[in-house]
Amino acid sequence: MNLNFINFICWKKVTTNMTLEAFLEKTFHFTRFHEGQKETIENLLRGKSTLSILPTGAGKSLCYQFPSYYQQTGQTVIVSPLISLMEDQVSLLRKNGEKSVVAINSLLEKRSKKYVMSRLNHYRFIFISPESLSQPEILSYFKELQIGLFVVDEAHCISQWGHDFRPSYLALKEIKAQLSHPLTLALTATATPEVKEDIYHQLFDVEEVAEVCQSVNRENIYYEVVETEDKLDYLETFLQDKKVPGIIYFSSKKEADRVSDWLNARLPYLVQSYHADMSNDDRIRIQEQFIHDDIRVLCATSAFGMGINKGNIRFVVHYHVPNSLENFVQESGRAGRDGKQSLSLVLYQPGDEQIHFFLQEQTYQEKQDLLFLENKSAVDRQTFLSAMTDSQKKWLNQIETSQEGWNGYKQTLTKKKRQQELNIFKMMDYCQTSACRREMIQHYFNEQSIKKQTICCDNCCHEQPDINSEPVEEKQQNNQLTSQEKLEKMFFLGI
DNA sequence: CGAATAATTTTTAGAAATTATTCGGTGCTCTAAT
Repeated sequence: MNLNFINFICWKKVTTNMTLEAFLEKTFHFTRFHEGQKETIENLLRGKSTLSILPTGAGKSLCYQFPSYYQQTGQTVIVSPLISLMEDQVSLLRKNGEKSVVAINSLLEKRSKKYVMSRLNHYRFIFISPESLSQPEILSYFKELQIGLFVVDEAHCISQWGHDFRPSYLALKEIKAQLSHPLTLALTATATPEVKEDIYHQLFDVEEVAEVCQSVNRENIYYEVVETEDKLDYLETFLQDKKVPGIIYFSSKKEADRVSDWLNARLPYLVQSYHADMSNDDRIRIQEQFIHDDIRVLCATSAFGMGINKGNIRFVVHYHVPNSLENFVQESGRAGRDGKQSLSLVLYQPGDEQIHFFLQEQTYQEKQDLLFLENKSAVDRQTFLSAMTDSQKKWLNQIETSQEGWNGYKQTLTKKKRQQELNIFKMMDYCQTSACRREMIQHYFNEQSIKKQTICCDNCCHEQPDINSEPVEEKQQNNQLTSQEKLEKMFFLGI
């Protein structure tokens, strides 16, 4: 018996007469929309694919949840870059009473996966990674669905990761075509003109697109750059009197560990490092303790941050410069989500940017080396497989399954290299400029700077704002610990 | 490319100075051996 047939849900267009606001109140219990939400939703309801650039914390998930309930035209597929993000969204939706939600990823056991796939048309919201969705077998199930909305969350990943780190992001174009070009929503917090171009090219090739764009300006963040010989010393002084949570970003895992240990031995509160070498369990635990103010300061690499929902992060320090202004804005923007005065500090030493040139050159070489296989037959390529790096295998696979093939690969190869170099130079400009840093960020994102702020950046006013006014509740046991007690405490927390 | 560490030499019997070496970011998924 075909169970699929019996359980098939008919996604018939049901439009309510209610105003959007009334529906928002009734279904989501919010009294008003955040900026950008309504516009995005209106576009989607009109059947127009949309790129929405909304600042973090502006409620991006409402943008795809709302249309699903308001106008039931089909299922919603959400492409998400991280398993942890998917799981967060799923549990949030379940908490709000939505039962037909699922995340398809490697956490799903083989048997449950089989079950889920067999009744895929039951789910209102389906979360999936680009890697899973690229698999022909999985995609074939999605072809049978009635997709009302295709969402790409954190869409800047297309531009940032698609070309080297996670080539599956480049497959989304083909995937959309195979799903008969569903209505699409791309969501991100930051997008430079170049990133937008990438998103348009990889996601919106054939359709008309609306754009909803909110300012990148974060009025409550003070921007500062300090050039110092002794970063550790400066950092210690800076942190000494801070009674508020913060993140320190590093461009190497070892450094993050080293400085974390060093600070822990000197500061009267818990500091912890966070990077990709840690087990998943540790990462989840540390994240939770940070969110609950058990750990006050995190020493992290770029692995930390995406999807983090903590309002009271008061400062973000960059111990090393990031590799682009865009990443800098993403990372520093994690400060002050609650709207209260916060601070971004970059500790810059000329030469710090070299690691990024190095890493960039390394991946470029690896990509360049792959061109050797361009004119080889498929059989010949197999013989070289063992000599290839994992990345190269992925790139080759992407080339072979994409319409654009080698030509597309070659075209973007040098273009991307040039772009990334410019990104690093732009970041150096930010560090070295004597003009307003806030204005520079806005211009970089193609925005007009609106008005001068009283609390702006170190080039506009020299007074560091007070970010200490709302100290986190002193946890008795964390206050003034000896290093021995600290070790015990950390052991207790399972770090 | 450059910072941190390891290894060697220099200087004088443990330690300082010089030179050589190593390492460097982001995540998904699947598979095979315990």
